[in-house]
Amino acid sequence: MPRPSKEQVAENIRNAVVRATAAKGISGVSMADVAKEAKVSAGTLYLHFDNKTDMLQQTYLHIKRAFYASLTASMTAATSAEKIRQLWVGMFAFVSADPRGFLFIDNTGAFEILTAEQAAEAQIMQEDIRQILADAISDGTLADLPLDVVTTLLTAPALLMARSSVMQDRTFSRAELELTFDRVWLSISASPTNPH
Amino acid sequence: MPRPSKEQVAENIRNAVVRATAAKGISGVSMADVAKEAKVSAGTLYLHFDNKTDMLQQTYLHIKRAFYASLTASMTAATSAEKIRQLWVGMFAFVSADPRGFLFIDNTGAFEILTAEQAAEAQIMQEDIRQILADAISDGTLADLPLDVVTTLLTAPALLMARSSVMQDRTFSRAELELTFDRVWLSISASPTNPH
DNA sequence: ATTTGAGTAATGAATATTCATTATTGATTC
DNA sequence: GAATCAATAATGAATATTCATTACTCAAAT
Repeated sequence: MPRPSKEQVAENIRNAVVRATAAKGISGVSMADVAKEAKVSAGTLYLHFDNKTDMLQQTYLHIKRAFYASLTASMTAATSAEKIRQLWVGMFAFVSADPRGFLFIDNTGAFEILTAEQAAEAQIMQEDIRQILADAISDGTLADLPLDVVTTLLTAPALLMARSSVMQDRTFSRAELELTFDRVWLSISASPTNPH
Repeated sequence: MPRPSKEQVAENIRNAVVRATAAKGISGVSMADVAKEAKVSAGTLYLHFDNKTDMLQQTYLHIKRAFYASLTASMTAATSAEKIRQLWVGMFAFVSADPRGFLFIDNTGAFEILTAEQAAEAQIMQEDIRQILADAISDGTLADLPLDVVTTLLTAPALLMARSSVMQDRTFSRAELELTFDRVWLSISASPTNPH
């Protein structure tokens, strides 16, 4: 049986970081916690990451990039309404595939663990999404709300669903996602009609 | 009973560094070794030094400065011969007072533990002494020997005596020092007569 | 004289990290 | 196929460092 590849080991560790951090918190998690969760020795963590901070940073960035990729996976839409719908679909695809990862980046975002360079990268990803929402407000698709409010309304259900996924090990049907999106759409659209 | 002053604690630690390093070597000594020798906790070491390297550096520099001060304590001599004699007296005063410290700086000198800035300071101290010896060669007091040879001839007895002091817990009489200096003087002077 | 409380220092358990040793894999040789 | 060996990765004991807690001192208040 061949050894797991270096990337497989790294992924195992990243998943362990996410799980251990969920249990202990970003401030409370130790290298020993992660090593135990990953079923490797603590010394092995240092073969993959420079130090504890690097491990947390790289894990965050890896998941953030995957999240962003999911959000923008097929951004082929022409109208703002359809773009926002695709964002929503992409977001929930990610939440379904990696609810723990989603919670990790959400919880970790409030802590300043990133270097300036890394923070700039995360900011650029964020700006793309905000631009789509800002355009939708400008062109009259969305109601004239502050961007942060719109973001909250779109994201909050994802957060709740991710938590349900993890705590109760449940998944959401396509119908549930559609219904939820419809209700959210009512809350953010300039003219509250069904987007499809 | 008042607490020992911060300087007293620092000195205790420095002495412990010297003793522990004599036993384990500069590469082999650990913080736990030093803490045990000093009869303090390992955490206490970090109240006085930034880290292990800093502790070694500061200890080295402290002893080196004391050594230099001893060498140049009363540099009032007019002639080169008398200057060299005063160096010798100062060196042995130091060896008598702190044989372990002398061995520590001698042993540690070969390891590159100093920062560039600290090394420059040590170099300046060294240069002063070398200048006195170079002057003595120039003015015909000393034989025309390479400086390093002169330094070795002057220093080697001190090294041996420091070792005897520590290993056999013995001290050297003034007569022994005088006799030794007379023999060394014969080996380095331009005209081998007694300097006094 | 006694008590109180603030400030400082020391501790040692916990945590981060290192590194000599061990384990494993795959390529090569027989 | 078995044996050997070099390269690589993982281990876990040892070591460096941190930090919450405890201990201690001394000045001020009573």
